Amino acid sequence: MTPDIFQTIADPSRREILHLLSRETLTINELAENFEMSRPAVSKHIKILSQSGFITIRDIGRERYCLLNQDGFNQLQEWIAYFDKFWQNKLRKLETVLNNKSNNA
Amino acid sequence: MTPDIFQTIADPSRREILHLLSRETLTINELAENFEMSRPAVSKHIKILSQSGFITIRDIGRERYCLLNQDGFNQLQEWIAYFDKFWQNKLRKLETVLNNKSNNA
DNA sequence: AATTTGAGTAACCTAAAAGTTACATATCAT
DNA sequence: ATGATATGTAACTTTTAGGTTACTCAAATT
Repeated sequence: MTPDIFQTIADPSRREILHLLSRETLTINELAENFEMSRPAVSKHIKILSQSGFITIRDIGRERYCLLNQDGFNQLQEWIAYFDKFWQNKLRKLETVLNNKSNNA
Repeated sequence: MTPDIFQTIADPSRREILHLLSRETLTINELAENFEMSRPAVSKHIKILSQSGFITIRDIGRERYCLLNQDGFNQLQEWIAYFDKFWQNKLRKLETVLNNKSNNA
């Protein structure tokens, strides 16, 4: 079952992984060096990030290179876009009110 | 301790609450009517949403009206903006490569 | 003043998430 | 072939998140 994107980025370690991968492509072991936790724990996080579309894995020999995948971020953007409309609409309504005020003055 | 915004939106019920509030302002009890869970459970979610800046509460008598607050959404936008830069940068680099190719042709 | 209503809190329970260790597997180097 | 390295998986433990019920308090209603 593919994990939900909100759940995926709720974990600080996973967000840190994304941050590290924004600087450079890294293997699982290289990633693990940046954390206190064990390598299998990192491995699990990678799986979740991969399944929910935040990273892509490129196998080269016995190594797995992790790189950012835009899909996950786009899904998140879509969610926020809905609420962006809400705020824009609110602003528009406010402007209408202000316009009516000046018209009636 | 104020909860982190990612943790806050990780819960489906809380996202549903935000969705409901994008349509109309509701009191805690009115919100609770939309869910299977008990009112105290909803009350807890409201507290978390409020503390992390996704909603604002306006007390009127014994009722508490919940409305969306842009702060939480903005924080989320900021996080995504960092990675947006990553993708834009990647695109820019790709363009540079393509330009060099045509120059050398 | 007594009752009802809206809501917060405390104590507790349960389920799920995140971590661990131990083991398995495949690739690389010698 | 043998040993070392990179990684995945399984079984287990611990922590934490989300839910419940019971209780309290304050505002509205009668």
